[in-house]
Amino acid sequence: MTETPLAENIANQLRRDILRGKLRPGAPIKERDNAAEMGVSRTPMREAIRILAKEGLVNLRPSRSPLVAEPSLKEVMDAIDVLTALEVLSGKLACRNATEADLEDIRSIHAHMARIYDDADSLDLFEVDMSFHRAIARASHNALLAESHQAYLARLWRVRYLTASLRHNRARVLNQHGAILEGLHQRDVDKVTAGIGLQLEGLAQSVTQVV
Amino acid sequence: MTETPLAENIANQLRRDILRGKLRPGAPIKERDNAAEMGVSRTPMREAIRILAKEGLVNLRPSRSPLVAEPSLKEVMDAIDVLTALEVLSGKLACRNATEADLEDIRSIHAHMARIYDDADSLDLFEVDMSFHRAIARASHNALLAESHQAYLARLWRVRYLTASLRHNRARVLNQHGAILEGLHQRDVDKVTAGIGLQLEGLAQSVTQVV
DNA sequence: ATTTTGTATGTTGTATACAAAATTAAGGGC
DNA sequence: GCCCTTAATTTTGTATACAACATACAAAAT
Repeated sequence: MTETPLAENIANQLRRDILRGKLRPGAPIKERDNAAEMGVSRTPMREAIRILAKEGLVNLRPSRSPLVAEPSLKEVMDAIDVLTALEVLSGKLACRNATEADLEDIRSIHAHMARIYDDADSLDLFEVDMSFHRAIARASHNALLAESHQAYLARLWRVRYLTASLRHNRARVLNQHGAILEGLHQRDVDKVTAGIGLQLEGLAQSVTQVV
Repeated sequence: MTETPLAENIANQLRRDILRGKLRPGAPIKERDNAAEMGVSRTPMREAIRILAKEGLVNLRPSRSPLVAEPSLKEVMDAIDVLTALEVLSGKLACRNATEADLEDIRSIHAHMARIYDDADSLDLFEVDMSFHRAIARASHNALLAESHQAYLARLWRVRYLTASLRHNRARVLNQHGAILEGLHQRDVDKVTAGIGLQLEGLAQSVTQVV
């Protein structure tokens, strides 16, 4: 999993540029230009692009410039299906394996989110929401699962970001987080998985409105 | 997803070498040596190694030689958990989305396996078994799911290969394939997911014996 | 006018050269 | 003999140079 640091940094930068919309979906990423712009050579830039390609944020075409991915509605829905399966599994395993420290971690994220939820800008709130879900995946104590889960979260970053600005979703999300947290505390698998399912169903619904 | 052809070829070659045991788990992969051996330069070899790293067959360490992965028992079990979730989802979706052609495809693979199952060598049989499961994932008509599923299958290739030689497993596997196929035909989600669950439980059990 | 082909340009693919880091080996002190 | 320090070697990280391929445009032929 560890990568060479420079390529990793470039990948992080590129990822931000893509997700924040500086690089638009469908736009070509020219190695030389982008490398020059960041003051590095093509080699690490190539590696960075490959990293993002594996994450699904970039599409590679042989001998042609890679393109920023523009997922179709179906692709987004498909990704949500997979993410749901992964997160439900996370929830199940977390009920079994989560330590008290894990729960405390999740709880504090939830508290933080509740504290800022009505006046934070959507980006900040969104970051916190992401970390809540990642914390659950971590609490499964299955590193592979956490990694795959995170990959799908990243893939859905952009649509999630777009839907996060739908203000009426906020209260619902927060309530569901509370229910999930409660379920984890009681080690109640059904409650947790139900909460996760509902939440991602909500995401799917929001997506159809935004796209 | 498309990669530059040379790197892809090298990755395929390397993957075979790893899975067949020519490159032992824990062994370092030196870019220069391996590249020279295959008659290519370091650059595409590096890319190939990165590809395998994303598949989990190779572990990258900054500024040190990459190592052929040697997954612990826990890691294998974790991977099986995730694979199960992905394959169960595949089964569910396949019940809904599989076309008649998809089912025919799966059926013919099953028939082929039944035909060769008592005298084929374990490697051939194993390849067929893999393709059966991949066909189910494809029948879900969720490309991302199929891709992730395949990635986890690849990650488990080696242990699966080792357990495939346990001859007493063969009949059980074949029967379960039959049950899954029947369930798909009847669009019976419970039957399919139960079959898949059983099968992968069996794998988990075999693994504990082999490792 | 349309299609085809040739050429020019730009971009990726591969190889190699150089720099930095890590490993190994050697040497000196205890 | 053992350990620490240090030099030599090996190996990866990065940059750059060159080759192959693709695209765009222009000119010529149908």
